[in-house]
Amino acid sequence: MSARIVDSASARIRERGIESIKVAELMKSAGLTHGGFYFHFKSRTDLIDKAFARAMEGSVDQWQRLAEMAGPGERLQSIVDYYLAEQHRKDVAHGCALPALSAEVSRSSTSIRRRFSAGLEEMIQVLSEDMRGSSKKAAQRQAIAILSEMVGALLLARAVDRADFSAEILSVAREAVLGTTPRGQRNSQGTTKSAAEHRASGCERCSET
Amino acid sequence: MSARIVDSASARIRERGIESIKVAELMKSAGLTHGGFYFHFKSRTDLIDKAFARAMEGSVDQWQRLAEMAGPGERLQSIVDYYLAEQHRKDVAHGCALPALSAEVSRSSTSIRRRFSAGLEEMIQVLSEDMRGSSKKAAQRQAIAILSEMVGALLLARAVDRADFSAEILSVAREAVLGTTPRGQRNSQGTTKSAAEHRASGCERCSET
DNA sequence: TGTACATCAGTGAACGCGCGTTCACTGATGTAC
DNA sequence: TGTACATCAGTGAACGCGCGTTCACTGATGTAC
Repeated sequence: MSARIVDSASARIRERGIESIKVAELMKSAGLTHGGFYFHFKSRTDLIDKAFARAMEGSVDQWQRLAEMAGPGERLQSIVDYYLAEQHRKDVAHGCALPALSAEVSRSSTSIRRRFSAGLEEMIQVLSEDMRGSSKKAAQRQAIAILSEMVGALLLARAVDRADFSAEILSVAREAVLGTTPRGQRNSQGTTKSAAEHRASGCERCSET
Repeated sequence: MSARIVDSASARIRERGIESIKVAELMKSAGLTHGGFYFHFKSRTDLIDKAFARAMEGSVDQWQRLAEMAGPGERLQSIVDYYLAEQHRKDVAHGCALPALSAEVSRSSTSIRRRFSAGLEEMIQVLSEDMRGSSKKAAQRQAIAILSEMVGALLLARAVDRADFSAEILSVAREAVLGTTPRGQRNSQGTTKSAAEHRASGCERCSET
């Protein structure tokens, strides 16, 4: 039960921000009354720490799963396909913690910032294992550049108020990260485009909320 | 006086988030009592809209000033020197609204999202005028890629808990955006490095809060 | 197999505090005549 | 030049509500003997 509350809170903070956590509301959504909250957690801050940790864990795990599923040399492609997709843009609650929470992290407790940094370093590590750079350091730097591009693009794509603008930002970032890829001529799987991928590629005629 | 309150609020939301605005506290910091607030603004939300608008205006203006000060062909360099610097990383309150507020914008009112999008488009426009791309569209796409990289890098550099890690992220992003620039061999002005630039370039021996 | 007691996982009322908003009031400055 | 009145730019007390936290109490399940 305690794990269920943490899971629910970890989705909530990504979707609505760390300060959006309300004890009573959270307990109600778990089918409980608020009084019992303090049986599971020391305080609201204690829960927030755990929820944040879970959100970072989930993001790193997802990242590692994608890397492992793809063979070496295809990790970047696999991660980018997930990361810079309309699906991920829309599902903030279950998506990567980096674009959703970084700004708040920079004003949070040292325990949260420490956890954030550790998770970020793991992601860089996973990505850099796929880079053919002259040295390990060079590979890491390449990974940092790619990660920054992806985080920035997803962040902006989510904030913007028009779906075609969002799609264009994601499309540009995919191109920038994977190398020059003329739009509408290839896709990641070598298969036909799905409707979602079509929209994601920035077709101006298709505009939605 | 009303303008002073908006300025102060626009710095505050960048530094501590939109929801950090407290009517009484804000008025006190302007040397007034909270009762008079409603003489200047319809409501707290009204002030927030105006403070956000000011923050976006300020960011776009700064961007344009840097572009105009530099000659054509040197705009990118000029903007990057400002954007990806330790100074900008630290001074969130007077810095670009994009990394500070994008995550919150994505859950804000349509009026705020509209203003955000308009400002973002202006920035892309200014940057794209300096790109030598085959077409206007290509130049814009290049500008979007560069902006995403810069926003993502600054965001991560601020969230991380070690100064040397921050510096490395900024250094990597500068390199990625300006083309391959071996560290410690050149700087933007062709002059000797300042202490700030030295730190910014990621020297592991210099670590600070 | 039954009895007594402890622990677990809650319930729901109450408390206190922060904060947005309202409101009656005030002193200074402008305007009409 | 003086008088009356309106408007501006506030003050500070009070109200109401949301929300984190506390607390006395409860029923179910486990354990000792």
